[in-house]
Amino acid sequence: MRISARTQYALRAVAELAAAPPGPVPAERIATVQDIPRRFLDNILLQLRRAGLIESQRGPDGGYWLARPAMEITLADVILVIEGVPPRGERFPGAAGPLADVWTALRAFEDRTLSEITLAHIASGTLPFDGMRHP
Amino acid sequence: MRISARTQYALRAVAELAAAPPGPVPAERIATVQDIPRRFLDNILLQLRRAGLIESQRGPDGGYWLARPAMEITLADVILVIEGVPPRGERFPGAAGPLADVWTALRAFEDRTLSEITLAHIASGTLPFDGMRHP
DNA sequence: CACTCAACCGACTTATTAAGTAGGAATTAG
DNA sequence: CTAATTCCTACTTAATAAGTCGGTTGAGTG
Repeated sequence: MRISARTQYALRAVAELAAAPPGPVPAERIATVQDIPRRFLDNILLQLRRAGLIESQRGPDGGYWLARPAMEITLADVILVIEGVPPRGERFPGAAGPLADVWTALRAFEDRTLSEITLAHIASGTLPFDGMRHP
Repeated sequence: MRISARTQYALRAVAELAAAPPGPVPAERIATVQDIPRRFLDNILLQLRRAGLIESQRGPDGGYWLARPAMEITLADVILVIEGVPPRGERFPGAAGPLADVWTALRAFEDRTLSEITLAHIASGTLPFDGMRHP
């Protein structure tokens, strides 16, 4: 479950947008409250906007806001934009073959979980699980 | 679910040991069948031995073998040796707080799964799950 | 219009980690 | 003694991540 700083920042930024009252939020504010290097954040927000996840407005009282309701944006959506498609699982020779199935299963679970949790869940602090059962 | 080449190699190497008949397996053979750079493998096997996961013997007919029965070595054991303790989850400011809980939950599931699967499972190709249910 | 605020943009630099290599010394069997 | 094989530290190179720079463009305000 390795997660890059860039991805973390992206998630924290959109979480902030999800929690903010309607209207543009300037990058400066996000950078301050989430303690993210300003220039780096610019960069990330740009990527999110190009992907259509957020929208923006320039000038005084400009800023960023979510392109869709927070309930309709999942963590997986954000991660996909930042990290791109995950590398395909390979096959292993000899006795190691079944290892691939383990990675596949773990990744599937992870994907499913991240696709269920929305920005609304994060912003409201009510996650859609109470614990985790095992297969 | 990022997994380094080093860790993959380590797992594949011990899987090979688990599948081999009793007795020492030379690094050269593991490197060949698993297609792992020889010198790099040496390095990794050394680390595994120091951690007490495998044992070794030098000289002609020397090689490596598992220090315990394959049924008693989990994937988590191997990964822990190679990657060390995972970084502690931080807390996030503002609206992003609950994100930490998501990572924690995902990591917990991953840990539990990797602690259930042993080298015997891998070597025999019979994994202890049939699919994965969700919380 | 002039001014200011804030997003926009690509390229660039630096830091960190991962991956792999080198050159031998030590041990064991025959 | 010789050959096989592990053992060990340190080094080099490659890749990726993290963060920076210098400016441009557009929107609102007096």
